[in-house]
Amino acid sequence: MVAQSLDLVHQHSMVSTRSAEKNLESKVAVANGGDRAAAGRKSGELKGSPMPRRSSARIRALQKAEEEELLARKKAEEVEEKKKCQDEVTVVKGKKRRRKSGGEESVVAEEEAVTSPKKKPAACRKENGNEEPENGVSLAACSNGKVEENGKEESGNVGGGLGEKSDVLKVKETIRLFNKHYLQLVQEEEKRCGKAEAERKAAKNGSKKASKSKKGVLPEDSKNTAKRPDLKAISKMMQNNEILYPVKRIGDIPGIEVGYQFYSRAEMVAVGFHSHWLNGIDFMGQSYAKEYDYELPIAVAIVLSGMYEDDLDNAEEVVYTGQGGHNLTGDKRQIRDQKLERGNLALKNCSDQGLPVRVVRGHESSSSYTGKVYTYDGLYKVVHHWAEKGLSGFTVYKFRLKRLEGQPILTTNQVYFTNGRVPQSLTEIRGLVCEDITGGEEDIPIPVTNLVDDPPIPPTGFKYCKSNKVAKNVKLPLTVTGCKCKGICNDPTTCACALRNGSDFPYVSRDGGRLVEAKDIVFECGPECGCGPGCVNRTSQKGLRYRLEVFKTAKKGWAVRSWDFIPSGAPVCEYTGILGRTEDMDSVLENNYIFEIDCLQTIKGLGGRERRSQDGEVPANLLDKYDQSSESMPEFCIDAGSTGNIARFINHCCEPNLFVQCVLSTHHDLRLARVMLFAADNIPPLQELTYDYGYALDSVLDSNGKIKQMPCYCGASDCRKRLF
DNA sequence: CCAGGTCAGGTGTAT
DNA sequence: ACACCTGACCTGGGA
Repeated sequence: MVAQSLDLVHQHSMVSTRSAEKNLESKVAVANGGDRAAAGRKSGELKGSPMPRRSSARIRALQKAEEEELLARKKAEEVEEKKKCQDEVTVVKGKKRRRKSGGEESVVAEEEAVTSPKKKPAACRKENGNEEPENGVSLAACSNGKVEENGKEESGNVGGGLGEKSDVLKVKETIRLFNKHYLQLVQEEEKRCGKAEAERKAAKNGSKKASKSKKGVLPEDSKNTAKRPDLKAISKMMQNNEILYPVKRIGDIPGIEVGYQFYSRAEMVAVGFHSHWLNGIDFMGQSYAKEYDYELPIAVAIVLSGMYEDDLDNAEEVVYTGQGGHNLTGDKRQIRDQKLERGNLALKNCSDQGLPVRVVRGHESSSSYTGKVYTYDGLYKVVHHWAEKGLSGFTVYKFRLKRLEGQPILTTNQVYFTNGRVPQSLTEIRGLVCEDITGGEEDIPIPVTNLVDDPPIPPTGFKYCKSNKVAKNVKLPLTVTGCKCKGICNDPTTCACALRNGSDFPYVSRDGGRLVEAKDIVFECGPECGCGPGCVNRTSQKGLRYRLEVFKTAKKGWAVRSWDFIPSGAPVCEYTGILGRTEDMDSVLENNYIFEIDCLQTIKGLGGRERRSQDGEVPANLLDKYDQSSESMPEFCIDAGSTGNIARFINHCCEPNLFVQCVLSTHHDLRLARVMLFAADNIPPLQELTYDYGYALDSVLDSNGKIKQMPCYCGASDCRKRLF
């Protein structure tokens, strides 16, 4: 019990004394108990205190984050929102809330119409947060986190005032939007290619085996390969007016701090940081003559990617080769003289007029889905320029750039981006206290490190279990019949499982399966399906894919990070434990590892989460079989207190990089859906993995009906300061 | 198997 | 009309 309560502490990111926390916890548990008693009496009518438990409220917070984002986007005046906070609190307590997805949802106009009456939480959060005193703390925590020991939070959000936070969030949202378009376009391409394949098969009628090898069919269809979904995604964003900063700017871009890492050139375009996905030099042409008095063109941003043979990079000082005369192929050769025009002229003008240029460095890196990372290294000034004969004997223009002073220090890490300090073997791991906490259950071992405690101790008091254990009084529904596909499912028009998902597979095959966007519910193929284990529609069933590590933090107890890059939409892990009845769980005081399966409530719009997909996505007959009582609150939950997997170590964060997704595969009972955690963003190695526990502020009441509060120390730049 | 080669791809800018 | 050079696939040489 003692060990367990120690474990508990980390889960809620608490910093104060343990005994205090423990007290708090028990009170909360009591509140839960009271609530449950009410429900147990014969629920349906939802009396007693409103639902304090974790999962039911989980995504509310995300919703708030998104709404805040929306708000910030539409209006700058957040301050006046404060007053409305009270109303929101009432709304929350009245338990009728809408949820926003784990971040995959776009911030589109129509969304606003739906949620606009409830845009207050943004301000609500601020007010409740009591910024002044706590902000300092969180900043400190934040920079601590940035020192990589705790896994860094987000390269771009180091310190900063209020306005800056929302800028960081804007950037984050824009990148998420980009990723969403990207995955949707990947899906389109995969579909198209699959169709082309099928047609070719049909054309060849009998000879199936021939079509299996790509070579045999290539000459016919050049469209066999996917076409730059990244470029398509930014085109789409331009059409939709979703580029964050569509007008070029001189100097820093709000929300992009020095050290910020882009994972592709297209991401820079999406943000408006660099408006070409191809050009090295982004400059303002004559069209900017009305706004600026400078001699145009002027350069605003350049990308150093080692493409030019004559480049020289000494970190603080760079010699950049102008554009032109390049043979445009992979061998990086100059084949012509460069001229003082376009980008070259723009850099010269910057030099003459003393204007700063944003510098981005491209690096080879395994920590990116493209194998490349682009780091913003700050503002530089062009101190000198000249023309000379380059290595290949042609005239090249050279620009000596010097980094402006007063900017964050360039670390070697940023200049020569490597995998951080990811250990290559067990012997390299510092503070190792357990080689594999899974005890061999998972395909990939999960080491545990502890550089905080003295002596270092591993986590105790639980048993690792990679899949759910079903409590005695819970009966899993019968296995449903599956699809008739053979081998792998690839035709969404015939695969029964795809049809349940709204006539599409929820996943793309790329990178071993990525969820295109957060959905109310994902139907995967199951044991009765005709397809094999390699089917993309079994993405969440394939076990761990990334090398995870449990590590001890100074303030938040245990935490989890990955040594590998995790692309957005990739499955990270399931949340497992004992699958039991919510009412039984509540009798276990102080158990803080309970995850309610609130999928049904979400879909019905009754719980804390907001709908993710459009109406009609979930087959109506699926919802019919549940009676009123099961709607009012989650009937089942997962208790990872004594038995669980890696997910039980993942901390809460108000600005998380994972989101929760319910998945059905063997049966179709929403109340017993599996709970999966997916990457909401592209996650670089060693960044702590977090998801939003989703308590709504002021939704937790103690036994006297008074609002309970618990501080949050996640350290995110827009932390709500309270877990509930 | 990996390194190097190949080529399509979309926008801004100048002609 | 064209420069811009990335990203992902393809190919061929080495292990």
